[in-house]
Amino acid sequence: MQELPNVGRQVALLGRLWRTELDNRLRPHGLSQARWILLLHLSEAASGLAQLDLADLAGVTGPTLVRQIDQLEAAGFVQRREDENDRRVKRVSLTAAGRVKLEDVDTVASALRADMLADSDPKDIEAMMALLTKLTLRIETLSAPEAKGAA
Amino acid sequence: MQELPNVGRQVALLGRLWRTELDNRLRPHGLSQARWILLLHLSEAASGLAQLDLADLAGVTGPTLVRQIDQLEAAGFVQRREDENDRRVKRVSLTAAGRVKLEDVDTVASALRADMLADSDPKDIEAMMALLTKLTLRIETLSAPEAKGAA
DNA sequence: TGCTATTAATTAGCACACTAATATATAGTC
DNA sequence: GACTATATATTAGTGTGCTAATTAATAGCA
Repeated sequence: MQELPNVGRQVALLGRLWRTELDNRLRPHGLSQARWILLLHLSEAASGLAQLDLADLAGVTGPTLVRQIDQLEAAGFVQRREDENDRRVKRVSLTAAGRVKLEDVDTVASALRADMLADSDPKDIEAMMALLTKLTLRIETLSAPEAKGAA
Repeated sequence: MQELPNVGRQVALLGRLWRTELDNRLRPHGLSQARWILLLHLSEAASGLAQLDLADLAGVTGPTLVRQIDQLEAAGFVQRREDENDRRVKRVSLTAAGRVKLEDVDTVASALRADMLADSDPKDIEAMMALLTKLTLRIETLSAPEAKGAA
């Protein structure tokens, strides 16, 4: 027994602080962390994304995504189009206005990132990111609907 | 310009996954991550804590704490007592039932921790914790009401 | 003493995450 | 083709964070 540190708690706390701070900085721009991250993923996607694919990228559930897209669509930053081949799926993509907005706001997120990481060693940061990513994958498998293999 | 990694996003994501998983595991016990962490801090405190002090320890705001304490009090796990010297403050402390409950669920939180960290190097984990703590302090100063010194 | 500022707890209201349940469409199988 | 599975988006409802505003008590100072 080696007394593992309470990593989860520290991560959850920092994540919340980061989110709150970014929300505060984005508020004057009419965005939030949750909606900004969606615009970001959409801008990186080649073409329109199915909603569940976007939810996966952003790490949220379907229902959570639906309402964010509702708001982004109402604000004119994204649009929903019906998929031609599968009438269940709707493809979401950035509008021109959304693209402009994203560029506008990009500096805000970058500034916070720079503020937060200012006096930390890039090598340490990289090492932390690697472990964070590993733990993320691990906990995703923990909570995933257990694969067919068992039982 | 060195392309800083999006640490905040990764941290926020992992924190959310950890919280959700722990909530799921605690649910059968009638607790949540938010309420468990409060019991934990109360158990570590020598005597009753003022609510704002407890909020600080848990990293939440006053209003957030109030409702959690309401629920914990209703469940019989904690009690509020009026401070003798300052009639504004209420001191919160664990009840006997709360102490029992905390011991009961302690294994749940530990198990998740072990599951998550199972195949990671303790040295890497320690290094990550150190940096996470550093970044937490840093972002707290960023969002803190700026000290009187300036202006 | 009386006025102002601060502090602790609370209430009100909002944002965003989750799970569970529903409607519609597709896929697989007899 | 009809029946059952599964998949996508959605709605409904809950939990837990936040900020802003309110109430009551204390502290500091003229």
